[in-house]
Amino acid sequence: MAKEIKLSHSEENYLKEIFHLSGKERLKVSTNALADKLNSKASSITDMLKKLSDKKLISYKKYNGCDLTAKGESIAVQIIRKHRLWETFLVNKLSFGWEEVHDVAEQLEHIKSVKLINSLDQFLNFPKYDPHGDPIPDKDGNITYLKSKIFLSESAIGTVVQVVSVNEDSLLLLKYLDEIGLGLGSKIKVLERYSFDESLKIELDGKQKINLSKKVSENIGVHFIEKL
Amino acid sequence: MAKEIKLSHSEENYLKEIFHLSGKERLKVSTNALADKLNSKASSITDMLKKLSDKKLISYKKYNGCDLTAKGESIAVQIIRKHRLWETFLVNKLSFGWEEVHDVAEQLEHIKSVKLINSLDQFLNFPKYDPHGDPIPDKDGNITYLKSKIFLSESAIGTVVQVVSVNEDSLLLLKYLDEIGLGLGSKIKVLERYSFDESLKIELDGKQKINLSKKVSENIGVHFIEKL
DNA sequence: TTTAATTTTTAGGCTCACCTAAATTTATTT
DNA sequence: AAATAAATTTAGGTGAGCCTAAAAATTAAA
Repeated sequence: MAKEIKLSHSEENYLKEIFHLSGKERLKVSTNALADKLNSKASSITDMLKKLSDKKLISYKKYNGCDLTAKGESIAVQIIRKHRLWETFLVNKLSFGWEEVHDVAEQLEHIKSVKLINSLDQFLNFPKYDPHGDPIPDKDGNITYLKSKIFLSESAIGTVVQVVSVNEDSLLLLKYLDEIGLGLGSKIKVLERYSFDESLKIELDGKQKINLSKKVSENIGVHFIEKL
Repeated sequence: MAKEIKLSHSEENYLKEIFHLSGKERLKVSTNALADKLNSKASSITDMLKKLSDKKLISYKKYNGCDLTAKGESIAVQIIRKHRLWETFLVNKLSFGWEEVHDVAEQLEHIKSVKLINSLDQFLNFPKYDPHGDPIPDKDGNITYLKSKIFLSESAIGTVVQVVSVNEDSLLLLKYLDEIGLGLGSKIKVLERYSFDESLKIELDGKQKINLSKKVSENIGVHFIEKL
């Protein structure tokens, strides 16, 4: 049986953030990048990186960034699983809006009980994606990424795409998207890209034409649907 | 609107425990009693009592025990509300056994979100009692105690009583009760009390006759039903 | 390639929530 | 009421996880 590892909330948050920052390409994560995301100072990060390294959850060499070991990664993935299952619970069962769930899920993801999370998974009918379109890792940590997902910011002019995910990190972004009526499943025709600021002109669900800043469009995941 | 008060898990645990120990009679709670329940040393308790007193959550005079202020009590009750709602969720929705829920609920009770707990309450259909028969405080902190509840240990010989609550603190007790088939709603005929150790001979649901130690019988809440 | 800017680490401190050991107060016996 | 026991508090210390300020390593620019 798997060794029981008890980590603090803080340690778990580090692992999760390293996982996210290192991306699908499993790049090394820098101290400053972590400090940024975790809202703390670089010196604090260094402290914790040493500790996590001692525990063999990351590999870390001074001045050279860090990345997760197999053990660290599997823990990170379990935390992400919990986060996304709880978000799904909040939206599907307790009627939260997708913009309200992040903060609560950040707390719930640290609850320690394997039985709880697997029962919740079952209760929710083994959902594959969370309310923001992100994949939910299964019990064994397998993640089925949306294969052909790209960001709206990368979509070619003249194509029609469909929204499959939205970065959940920013409350303000989610509220804004709600306001303009853009959500998972929305169909977007990419009309024009202004090279000055890389903002986009789009047509949303065959109705309104709107402009989206780069900052917005690079947080929206889409699937290609058709060429105009 | 109510002032937002952010307490640590530890502070919340102290308030909750003071509430429980002080009982319906709102007695003063001693340092040692707290040390016992919270598995820490008396000196640690003193430290924390000072802090809670500074925050006006308890009243505390040296060498004289403590009790909750109105503010402290209302926070304690909200934590108990959360604890019991989560237990109800685990049993009713995720099919946990009543002996499995305590530890998980101890974690869940510290999740901070008013919206979450009120939505959960609604989702569960505003339950009045938790899986152990304890009353769930409502949104405003009102608790409707089971009026005529006494403990099995106090029941007169020759009466028939019905189980309405079981102390949830001990995993071993709950497992034992499961084993002998004693649960909420069980009907018990009190046959004899042995003065040597105050153990009881009972008849359970008109079937088996068993002996229960005082330690067991004083953790079982019952209603009087009829005189033999 | 030497200087300047940036990133990261070290050194030393802080608070929280705990601890042990010793001192003090209160309660109980005799 | 004095002596003893028990309960409680004080004093001083610990590790976790953060901080600031200064030093060191790396990277970028002149």
